[in-house]
Amino acid sequence: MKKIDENGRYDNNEKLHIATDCIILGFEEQKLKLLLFKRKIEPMKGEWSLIGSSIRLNEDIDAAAQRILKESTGLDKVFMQQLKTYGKKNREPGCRFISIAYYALINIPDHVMDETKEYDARWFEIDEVPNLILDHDEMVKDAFLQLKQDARHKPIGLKLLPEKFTFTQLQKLYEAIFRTEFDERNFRKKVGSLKMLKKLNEKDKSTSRKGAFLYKFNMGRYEKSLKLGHIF
Amino acid sequence: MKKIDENGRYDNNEKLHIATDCIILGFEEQKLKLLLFKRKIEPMKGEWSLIGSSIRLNEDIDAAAQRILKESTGLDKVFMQQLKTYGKKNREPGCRFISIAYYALINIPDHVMDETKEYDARWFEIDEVPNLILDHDEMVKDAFLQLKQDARHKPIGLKLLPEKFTFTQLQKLYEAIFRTEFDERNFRKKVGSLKMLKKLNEKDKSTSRKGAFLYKFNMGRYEKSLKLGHIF
DNA sequence: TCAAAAGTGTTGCCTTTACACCCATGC
DNA sequence: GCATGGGTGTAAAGGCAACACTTTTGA
Repeated sequence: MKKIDENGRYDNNEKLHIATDCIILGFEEQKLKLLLFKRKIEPMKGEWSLIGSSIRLNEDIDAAAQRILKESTGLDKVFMQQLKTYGKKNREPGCRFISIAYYALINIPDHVMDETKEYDARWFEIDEVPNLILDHDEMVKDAFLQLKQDARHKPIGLKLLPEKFTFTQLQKLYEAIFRTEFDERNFRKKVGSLKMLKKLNEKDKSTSRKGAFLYKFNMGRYEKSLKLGHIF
Repeated sequence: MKKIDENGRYDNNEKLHIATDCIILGFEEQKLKLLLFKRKIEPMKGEWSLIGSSIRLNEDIDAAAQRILKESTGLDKVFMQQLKTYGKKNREPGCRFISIAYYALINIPDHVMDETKEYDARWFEIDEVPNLILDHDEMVKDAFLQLKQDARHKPIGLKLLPEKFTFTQLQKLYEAIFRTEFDERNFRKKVGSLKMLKKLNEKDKSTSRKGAFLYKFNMGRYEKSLKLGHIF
């Protein structure tokens, strides 16, 4: 039976390996996208997969995820959060690998990611994500569920939108995450009432002749008091 | 620097170990409780801690958690869910250990747990939980947060309550989880409207002369349609 | 007959939903 | 002057929060 060592090469150690995999989600052109990589090693070389690597002996697991992200994309100091650990005994053929999955959120146009070229990486719209190797499909599915969950009470727009954004962009982001459409008037009214946005005296004229006001996040305001209605 | 091997004994391997720890939460006498164990090995022998153990090479991580739970308490086929993985490089002194934490939910009176005697284990009410070793305090804190989260949309009562229960018991459970009190009339109205309970033709007369009707869970009904109000 | 827990309704307020038209501008 | 996306208000319905008294029955 084939084995893979800590650097991803073949090896015969009968041991338990541990790695992290990164689910990199981005927002661009009003669409949620996932960054995938062409696998560089056998088995399954050339197939689409998440990027991952073994954890080093003297490295925090969070740091390992950040390191892998940086090595493969150049992204640094980007929002990243532990998702879940995948550890079925046969999840990786020929070798026992436990993988701690992390997910990252970025606004795609904000970042230059030259490193992705050498990795043969590509952004996929969420409806066009191909089949992935191993249990990576499950990881991606879980990441989208988690994103929906986080979107309810955390300012994920801070990570996925540019610093200044229009109301329309914000709405498209939430529509992409929840895969639905919202009434524009109700959306503006609701978001407005949360007082989490600061209106700027600038307009983005790139999408209309009239121009749309730009907003920034204001923070705070993400906790609600404990009422029955918020529980069930 | 001292090392600990996969069986928890001292050892000099310079390697990365992986374990699971179990946060065992129970409900009894209208109180949420946590099962803690007196640590049997050095260092920190005799201090209160969660129960945990290394993961075996050919064992799913979920199975490892179930095994550890069974070995230490006798609990079998009990609800258990992955919580989070803890992997700071210095979380365990003298040895690199990554721990995948799981949390279990049980109705305490439903279970006989003889094995806990040989482990020197005790249930603690949530307000009386002592300081724990390593980062176990953090794990417990995270477990309670997760429980709150789960209580919003999952029928956790199924795990924490007996099969048949009274409205009062259900309310006390939610009050314990959310650490607050609810108006009794509003609680009955709200829970009633969810249609997740089936009223039985039996009464529990153990807590009042009048007797309280018993209920069972009906399942389903835990998903809500996607409206703005459910998002923010 | 009384103590102790079980059980029940109404009202005001606020939030959510549904729905359609005018505005500003560059071309 | 017209096409394009930006921006706005109102009414009806439903959900939530606040609030106090009656019922049952065993001792």
